[in-house]
Amino acid sequence: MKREKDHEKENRLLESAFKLFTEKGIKNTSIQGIVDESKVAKGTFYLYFKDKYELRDILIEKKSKKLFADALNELHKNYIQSIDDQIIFIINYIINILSKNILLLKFISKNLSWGVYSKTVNKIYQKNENDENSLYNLFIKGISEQNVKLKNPEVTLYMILELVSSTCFNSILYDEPAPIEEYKPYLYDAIRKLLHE
Amino acid sequence: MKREKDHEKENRLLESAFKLFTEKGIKNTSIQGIVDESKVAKGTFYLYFKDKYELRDILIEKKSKKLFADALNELHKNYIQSIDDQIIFIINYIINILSKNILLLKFISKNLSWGVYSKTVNKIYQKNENDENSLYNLFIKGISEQNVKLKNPEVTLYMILELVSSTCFNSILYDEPAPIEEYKPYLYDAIRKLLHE
DNA sequence: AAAATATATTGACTAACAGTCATTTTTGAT
DNA sequence: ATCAAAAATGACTGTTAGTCAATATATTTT
Repeated sequence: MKREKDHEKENRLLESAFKLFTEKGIKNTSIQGIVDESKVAKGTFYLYFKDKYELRDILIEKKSKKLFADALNELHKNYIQSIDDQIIFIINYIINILSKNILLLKFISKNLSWGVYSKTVNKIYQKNENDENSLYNLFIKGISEQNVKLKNPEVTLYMILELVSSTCFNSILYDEPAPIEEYKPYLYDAIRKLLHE
Repeated sequence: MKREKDHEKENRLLESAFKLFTEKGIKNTSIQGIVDESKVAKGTFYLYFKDKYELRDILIEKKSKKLFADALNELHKNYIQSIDDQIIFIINYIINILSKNILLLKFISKNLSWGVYSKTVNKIYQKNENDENSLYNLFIKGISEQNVKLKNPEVTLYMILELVSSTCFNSILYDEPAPIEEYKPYLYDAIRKLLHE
């Protein structure tokens, strides 16, 4: 039987690229630079990626997925009753991680376009996967089980996620519309408003 | 006296670039291609723009500003009393324009990153300019004059704008979270919730 | 365990491109 | 008409992306 592929070179390329992208930006990072850092040949790059931009998108997806997976994992260690509080717990967790990892935050916010973002969100959400514990199922189940009455829970959830991601980046990086610790209560307030008629 | 600079070549470069960007994407558009289309020399490009990406950002800002200016202009032709309805009027106007101009919408959504976006929003907003009729002043004045009581109107306004832009693009282009006409009532509902305690 | 086949990796090569700058053209003031 | 400042030019150079024939490694067959 064929040995399981270990993606060793592919992973080295991903991590070298992340290092260079965060250090000097995507525009100033050449593919030659990435393969040198990874100690592989130029041609190997093109076995795994179409170009620099596909690699960028894969990196953003990978790093974002990990953020949400960690948050979800942490949520399950705590017993939190209401769906409002569960959602806020996850958002709060991610804000704290990103605040401590500005390089990652800058990388995502500088390079993520809306086109790629919507695909990424769907993958994080895992809307169409039958994992009971996907972010999507957790929230939709929570909303339907609890005394939350919404005309369209799915749309509400979507709006909350979008509101959070588009405002928190600026709040952490540029203190707009307010420094993150000051902004948090307004944000959590808004989330509660959206979750109730 | 020196004749007013007419920016003729600069404008030709901007419009040629927009044409090529929307036709074949930024990655497949070369600077040589842009200057050929504009009938100017290569060097001229660098008199006006640092590189392809600065040109892209200027284009996005210009096109977005025009959208909001048109919307504001249209708003003033109507008498609309409440601030809720004014905000919804403007958003509705912009959604309608973008729905009819998918090329422009795709260009903005594919190429606008959060980093650039926050700067663009501030310029559209005109937060720090003393134009009575800037979007910012219109809303802040409206909110304070009417019976809208908000802990922090500025933050609320910011959240509304971010919520709208991040969700409408996907709704128009990909029917996510719902086709735009179906999504509109949920969005306007959310805006009203955010505007009231 | 040697040969045969399939798969992964290499890096020298080419065509395309970004960005520069010495030269030329245009403009507007005198 | 003369001149100086500003705008525009495009040939040139160094860099880079992406290709592909050649080579190395792994797997299967005999």
